[in-house]
Amino acid sequence: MAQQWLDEQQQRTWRAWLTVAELVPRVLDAQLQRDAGISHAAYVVLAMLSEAPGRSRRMSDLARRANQSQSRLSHTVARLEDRGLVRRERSAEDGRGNLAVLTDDGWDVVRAVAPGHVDAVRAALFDPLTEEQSRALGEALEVVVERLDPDHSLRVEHGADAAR
Amino acid sequence: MAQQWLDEQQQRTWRAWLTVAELVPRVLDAQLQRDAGISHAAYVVLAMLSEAPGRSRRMSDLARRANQSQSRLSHTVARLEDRGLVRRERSAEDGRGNLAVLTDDGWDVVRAVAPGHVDAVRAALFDPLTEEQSRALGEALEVVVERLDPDHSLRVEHGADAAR
DNA sequence: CCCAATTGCTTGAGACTTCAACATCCTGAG
DNA sequence: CTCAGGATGTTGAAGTCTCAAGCAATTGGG
Repeated sequence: MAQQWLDEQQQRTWRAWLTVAELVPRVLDAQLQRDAGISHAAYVVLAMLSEAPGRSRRMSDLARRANQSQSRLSHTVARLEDRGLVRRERSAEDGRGNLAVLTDDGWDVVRAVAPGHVDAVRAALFDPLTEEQSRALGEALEVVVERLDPDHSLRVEHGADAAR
Repeated sequence: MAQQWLDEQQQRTWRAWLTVAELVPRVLDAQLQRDAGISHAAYVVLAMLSEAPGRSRRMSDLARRANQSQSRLSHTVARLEDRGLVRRERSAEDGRGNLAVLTDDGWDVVRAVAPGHVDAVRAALFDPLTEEQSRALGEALEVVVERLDPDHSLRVEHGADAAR
């Protein structure tokens, strides 16, 4: 509860945060939509798969890494599956589990669009910053992540059902 | 287009950004939804109106300040109007213009929910940071804003139709 | 004065996200 | 072995955002 309001400096930071948090996704979505017809959330999923062993991951693992709820990921993957970029397989070890697998078409899309995406990220976020500012930004963000998600579990749903 | 990839430090910063950009809105939306049944985007609109002279602003002005496209703001205000928190008036000087006006009910909602919202913002973003980190974060974000939106006009639609 | 271009805003459709309910499979206590 | 409870995913509906199209008012060049 502490003090009631933000101080002057915090207010400026907060407004800048709101603006950047609104603008950056817009810029990236626009680039990805134009170049590959996919959303940023979908791109992150494809990118995570492209880095994974066997180009595949369990849905829950993928959801955690892509910062998406399981439900959202399920829909996202369903759309990617419709477009033939991803395929789903039931897990062998655990019959509940589902594996998302990047198809060859999906791989091609990632390869084709990644460089432009990286350029867009750099242009939007890193180019304006000095080395020192970039480092400081990273440090601050990592501290915040640590607070918001202490055990790096990002359990989005079913999470902490204490009060009820 | 310069180097192809992000360096090690930039990658970490970028991943932290993605996580924070996903988690912070989730936390704030949850708090506002619970306490007032409104989204964060809607809260920002109400807050902007509550600070405005006459508790009212032109739609386009409001859209700019709330970092929303005109279309999105139009939908947002329509929903707020349905709930009786905002009222719309045609502008006197410019017959095209529309004025969004905060109603008494809307004012009450802002008053009631603002303290808890500020607490949530502080808890999520500022509490984990030292004074110095907070200042550095603000500086970095402001530099990025300056790049993304040089003339502070945030013209979201009709924007820069050079390439076509 | 006149109308074509521009500005301000709204609308509807489609894409995406959230939320709650559900189905399925696994695990472990008895 | 059995079944209750937990874990993993999916689904459908409702809410929200984006995009393109459209309407109404204003402006400026002829």
